Amino acid sequence: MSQRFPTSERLKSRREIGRLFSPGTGSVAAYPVRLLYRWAESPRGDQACQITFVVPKRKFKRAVDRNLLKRRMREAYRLNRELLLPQGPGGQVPEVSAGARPPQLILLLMYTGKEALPYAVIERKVKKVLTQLGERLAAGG
RNA sequence: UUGACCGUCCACUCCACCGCUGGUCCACCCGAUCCCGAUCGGGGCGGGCAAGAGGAAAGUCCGGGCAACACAGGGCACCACGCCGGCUAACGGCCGGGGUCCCUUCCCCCCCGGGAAGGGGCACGGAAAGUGCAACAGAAAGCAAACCGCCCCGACCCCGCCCCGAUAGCUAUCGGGAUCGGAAUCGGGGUAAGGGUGAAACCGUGGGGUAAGAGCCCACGACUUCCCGUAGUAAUACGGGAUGGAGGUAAACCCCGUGGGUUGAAAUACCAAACAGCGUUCCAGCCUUUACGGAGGCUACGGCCGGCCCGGUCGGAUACAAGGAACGCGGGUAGGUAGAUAGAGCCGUCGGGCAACCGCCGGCCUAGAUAAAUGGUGGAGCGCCCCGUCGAUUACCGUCGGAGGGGCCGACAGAACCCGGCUUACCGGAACGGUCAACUUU
RNA sequence: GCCGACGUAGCUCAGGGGUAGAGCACUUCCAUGGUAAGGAAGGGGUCGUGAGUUCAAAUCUCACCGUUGGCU
Repeated sequence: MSQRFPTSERLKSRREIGRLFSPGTGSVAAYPVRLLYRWAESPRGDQACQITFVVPKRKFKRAVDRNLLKRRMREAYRLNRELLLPQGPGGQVPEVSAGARPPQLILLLMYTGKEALPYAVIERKVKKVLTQLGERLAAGG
């Protein structure tokens, strides 16, 4: 599948991001990352999935460090999306019945570690998290 | 030549693949308009092209632009700034000059004191407008006062000297007297030299003067304020004259001068789904008749009976009512657009200026994101650190050089409306210019 | 992005130019058969860091560092 990662697959609504931090959100964690997921309330675009990346300012005070970690997480997601979306980002999320409006999955990938880890470690953990979420959705979660 | 400092420039480099952001060109899809292939618009996707973080993007400490609101003028209050001149859009910034303090070196033989050169610091208006403050120590902390001391006067008493008288033999003792000298105590006064505290004690040295002393007077020197002259745009410096005796603190209140309206892009302007609200219109058609306003009928349809259908009944293009659709309205949410990237812009030649900087001409377009774009992987090189090894040198430590291995080694750090500064962080490198020092050669 | 506030003993806070304090906590002693309460004594401080003003700075000024609050 394509390894492109256009802006339309990024989660940009402040409202949806805020909802991700309220009750009812599922999460999968593998240190040093944690993946929050939820169904979108008002989907934007026709992508099956939108994602955003978060690094807390409390743990990384320099903007350079936060940018670097977000880039590493974003790169890991870009290269390993098919673990979660085997049919590609434009298709349907598996095991979801087709309604009038297909539901949209919104994701938030948070960096919970205290130190900046190299890309290889982050990619391994992101793979793990995406695999777990894919299994959970396939089981009807 | 070497070293130190300052200014200027750079901010690991290259290749391949996969990606990101805005722009532009091409192709396809979608929508609108004219109308049957064109125009316009926006979006998606694919491809091509060139571009894509900083010197501090940081802290948000100053100054502006820009925007909204407020505003007749003036004053008070509050805040900021403060040697002089210049630069600038402006500044608390920069440049040049002055003053002052500190450091280094040298000189006046040494000390003291002073001078010269170089470097560095300075929120450097006013303490002679007023109010306040100064712990402890000290006599006293601010304009005069007086603890010790010094000096004068008085009282009291003692001693010495002197005189007289008495007693014992001139000497000695006792009594009396009083000028003088001395000592202690008390009282009154003068003094500000000395004490010795303190961060700080009323100009320093010498002389005169005096009861003792004192800028009380004089000489020299230092200083304050004012005036004059010379140099300078000025701050100021030098010289002369007058004036005096005046401590510190204004990053204490304050006085003087200058400046400041307030709030900040989350400012502001525009477009505008959905839901809800309000308003208007419509919710068929057909037949007959007509004075063209209507009237009657059929049907669609609706209400009621009924679990539902059939059926019955009522109403019938209008209705008790409810709903729907279209259009419009205001507010303006989600969202979007502008603000927002061509500017106090950058580069270069020349010219002006000691410089900051300015001017002419020529050339260039150089990030515009919005949960927020520069990343990932692989390879090569460069630099740094560590490891052991080989060689050169050396008495050793070590230094230099070669090949090799290993480094979650590659400074500080990420634009968020834009500029000018300041401050703070920082591995290093390039070559040029300047200043200073040392050495060598001529 | 913008605008404020705060930093003093282990904790909570006073002190706003003149020898760093209070309450709680801690240590020792008294008292009790013992503990708590009570009483007495004591220890404990780079006053966030660095400069500057001043004779003198926790205090005034400036610059940094950290914590925290507000504005959509």
